[in-house]
Amino acid sequence: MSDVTRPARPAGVREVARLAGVSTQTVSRVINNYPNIRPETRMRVLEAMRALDYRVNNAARALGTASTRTIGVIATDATLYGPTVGIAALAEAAREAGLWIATAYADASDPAAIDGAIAHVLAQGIDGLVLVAPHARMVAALRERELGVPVAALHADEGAGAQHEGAALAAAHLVGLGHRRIGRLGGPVDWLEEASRAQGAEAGLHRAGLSLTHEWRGDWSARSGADRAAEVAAAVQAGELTAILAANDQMALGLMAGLAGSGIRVPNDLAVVGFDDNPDAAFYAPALTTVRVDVLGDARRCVAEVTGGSTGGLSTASAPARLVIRASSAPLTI
Amino acid sequence: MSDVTRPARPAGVREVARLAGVSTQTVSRVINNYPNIRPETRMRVLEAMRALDYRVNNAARALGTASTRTIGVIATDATLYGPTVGIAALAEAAREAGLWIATAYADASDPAAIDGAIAHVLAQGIDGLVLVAPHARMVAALRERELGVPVAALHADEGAGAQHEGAALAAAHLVGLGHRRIGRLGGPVDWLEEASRAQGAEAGLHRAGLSLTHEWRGDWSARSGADRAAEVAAAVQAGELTAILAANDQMALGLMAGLAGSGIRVPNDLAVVGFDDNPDAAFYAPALTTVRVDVLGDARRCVAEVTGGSTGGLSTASAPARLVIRASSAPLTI
DNA sequence: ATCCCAAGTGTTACCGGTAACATTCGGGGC
DNA sequence: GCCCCGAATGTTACCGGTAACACTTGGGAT
Repeated sequence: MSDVTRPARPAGVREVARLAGVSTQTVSRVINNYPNIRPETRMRVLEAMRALDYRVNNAARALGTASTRTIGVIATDATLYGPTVGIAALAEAAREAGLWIATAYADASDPAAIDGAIAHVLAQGIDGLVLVAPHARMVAALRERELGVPVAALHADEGAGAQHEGAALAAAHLVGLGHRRIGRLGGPVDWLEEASRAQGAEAGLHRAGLSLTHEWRGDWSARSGADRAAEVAAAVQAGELTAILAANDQMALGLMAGLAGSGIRVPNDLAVVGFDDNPDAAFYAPALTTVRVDVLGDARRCVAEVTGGSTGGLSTASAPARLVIRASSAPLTI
Repeated sequence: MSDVTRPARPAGVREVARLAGVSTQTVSRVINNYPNIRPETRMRVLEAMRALDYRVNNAARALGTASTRTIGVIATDATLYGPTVGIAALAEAAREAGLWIATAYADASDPAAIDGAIAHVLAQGIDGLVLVAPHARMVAALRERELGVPVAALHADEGAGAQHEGAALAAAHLVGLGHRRIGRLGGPVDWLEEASRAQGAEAGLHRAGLSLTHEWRGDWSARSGADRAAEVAAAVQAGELTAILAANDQMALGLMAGLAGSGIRVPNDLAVVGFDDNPDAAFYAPALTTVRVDVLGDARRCVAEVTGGSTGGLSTASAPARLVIRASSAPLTI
């Protein structure tokens, strides 16, 4: 009667157990690679699993074990290059540690969306939570609320770490080229990455007895860089500025595009240094000098942090930030 | 003894029910917004939930209902612009439909990783599966394997649809500018998007009685575009080529960067059109003429497709592809 | 007054794994 | 031969929601 192409609920441990002639517990042991299973029994179970196209049901497993081997990732603004790379790096770092990530996207400016995203990942029964590209406020708010899981933030090495170091490196590079009037095109003030990069830049200049002559602010987008071009051009023409540190490559791109119309030549009239080493940066015109940081290293550290430091032997040391010198930065021409 | 800051397992429906003086079923009804609950009862339950910081456990819910209101997303190559935007659009489309996405990243060239990713999202108890930026092979393989859930692919509108239409639009634009010797810089042949864009370009030219004079192939990256620059320059210098359609903006960027060294001027000697309308494209030098497609619309259609078309009244009609004309394309100069 | 019905609420079993504990069995030491 | 032990496997209850069904109640229709 009703057996017309039965929808056939997927097979569970019980079906597998029956087919293999063992108990469900034994099936469970095979699934989880427990010792003390006779090889022959293991084989029979594996065969039954294959025959029934068995797949574990994570929901059931999570219910029993209270662990999902998954870490939640909350990302704000998934269309920017930085966050995107961060998510990919976290996914890779998690994979290395035998974990998965559950990502929720939320507009950083919408508290309700953020709450929803957090509720969502928490409802998954995650073992830890990592924030990508977060606002300083957000991290604080989350750390304070007792969520019951460890919380970490990617690139949140305030005052030190790879981002800070990289920005200092970029500043030192410009100083080494003879520049003394150096400005900065920063990202949104409330982003942790911006804080690290800003502090790093200041620190790098400070070591040479300098400080920033100008500071502009963008929103990470190329457009926001272009929007500052007129002001930057004016400063250059006034002889007040010979080099600029952009907080990311895309703003540097926009800035250079905006400058092209105003007769300012990069790098002759203005040296430009970006940040991120976006894969496109080598093909900007001129090719952009920029800073590459070890995002994967940072991601590994975050994963280790939220999983209680059990890195399984994996090193969580980040490679040092590296300056990638291209055509957009040149020695000061008198 | 052992009550030193008890770890305190999170509260469940039972605790909430006890505190509110109702049954667990009533709590469940409140959680799921069922009708026929006295407002006062609802309030009591909500208050208890708040007091206990209650959070639903999706694992338990999924176990009972066999539905997670989550769709799985398998993404290959999460660092490219196209896939990234696709994932973000799917997340948004899912959100609109009251769903979430579970994303798994896998290297497209590693079958084991793909299998793992699929197993992972299936283990989550997803209601549907969407592939982003997939190879044609992969979609076929997945459709054929009976996974028990509907499968869709973003941008898989082979032979028609927005991608096809957009590419045709770009071709028509070049033809309209007087170009007759038009080449193409394509993406990897086995990508569905490449197929759509390639077919669209051919179709657009065909309508004018033309066909491609050259076809180069890249891997979507700017570098791969730059790597073809020498050959493209030779074709231009030989008078065999006056315009080129790039399969994405980043390859167009690389191509233009590579051409800069060989004395070919864009758009005077060669008109270049990209695809995607990457937010950076307006700031390339020269600003890139490109095609914008409604990725969100496509994402909505995928979500509707895998959830049985129940769009909840949301239209799944995509906005038509749009040509964005900038400085990289100019009329043919005799 | 009686019946009926819908609104509002409670009871019970179950989803599919797994932890904890129980059990069987074969062999080595005495 | 007896005891003990570890290897291999089975039994049972439970994780936290929810579907299915049962049950009260109060008021309107008759």
